[in-house]
Amino acid sequence: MKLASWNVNSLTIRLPQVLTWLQTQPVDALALQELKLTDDKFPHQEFEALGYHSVCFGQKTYNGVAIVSRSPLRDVVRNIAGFDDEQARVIAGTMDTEFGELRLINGYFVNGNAPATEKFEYKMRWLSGLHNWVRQEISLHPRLALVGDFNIAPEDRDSHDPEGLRETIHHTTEERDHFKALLALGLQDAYRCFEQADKSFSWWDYREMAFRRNRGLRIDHILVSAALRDRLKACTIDRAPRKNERPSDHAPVIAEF
DNA sequence: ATGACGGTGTGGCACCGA
Repeated sequence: MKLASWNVNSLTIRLPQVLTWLQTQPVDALALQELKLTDDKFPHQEFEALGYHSVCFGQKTYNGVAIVSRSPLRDVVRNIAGFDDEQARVIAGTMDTEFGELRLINGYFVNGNAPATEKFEYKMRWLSGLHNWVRQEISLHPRLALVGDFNIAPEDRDSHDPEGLRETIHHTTEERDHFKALLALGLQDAYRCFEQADKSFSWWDYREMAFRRNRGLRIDHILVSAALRDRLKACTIDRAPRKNERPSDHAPVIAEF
């Protein structure tokens, strides 16, 4: 069973790439972020033609998340329960797998702009709200995965320039403490459950040939509960779509169980 | 370096992302 997460930076622009990718990487579930479209524009039929169900939580221009899956999702929740949010950033659902029910939470975490800004404060509140809700979700669903664009580089090795970018956005102690707090709920960073190459990243700036120079960040993550960790066989980042013409700035992360 | 690139919505640019 394969599960993937991909920030596509506009599904309108990226749909052909996503469909092509699904045919070469036929994952069982794909969590998408930054759709930048409203629910009425979501291409359910195109995914259905490839044998996928889909649930969407979109909004105009910014944000927007969806889950595309081989088996239909039930108990779908949009946004964080108990946290009032104007922005469409979370969609969760339960799916059947060969090893039983899996609760999948897909998030497009707040960017936060820069420390000591209003957006950063929103990011901190959002992360606290997520933490409180995920704690409840884990108690209800032993097999749980929290995936998405976290907009946090958890450790120095997850950044191309940890010294130069110290305490800047994605690298602050506050953000990393929030990430650790999520792990403390009983989740593990699937990517770090395996030996990985140095300078493994999931996002590269469009500017200054950052991808070619591998100046990136690892900010897209798949966190798994203990029961799922027992089933986890591999976790990889697929850099191939970042080499496409007009790519997303993010690459998909894939976990195999 | 108030930069760069790319998407959206709008409108001849501004805003946002990371």
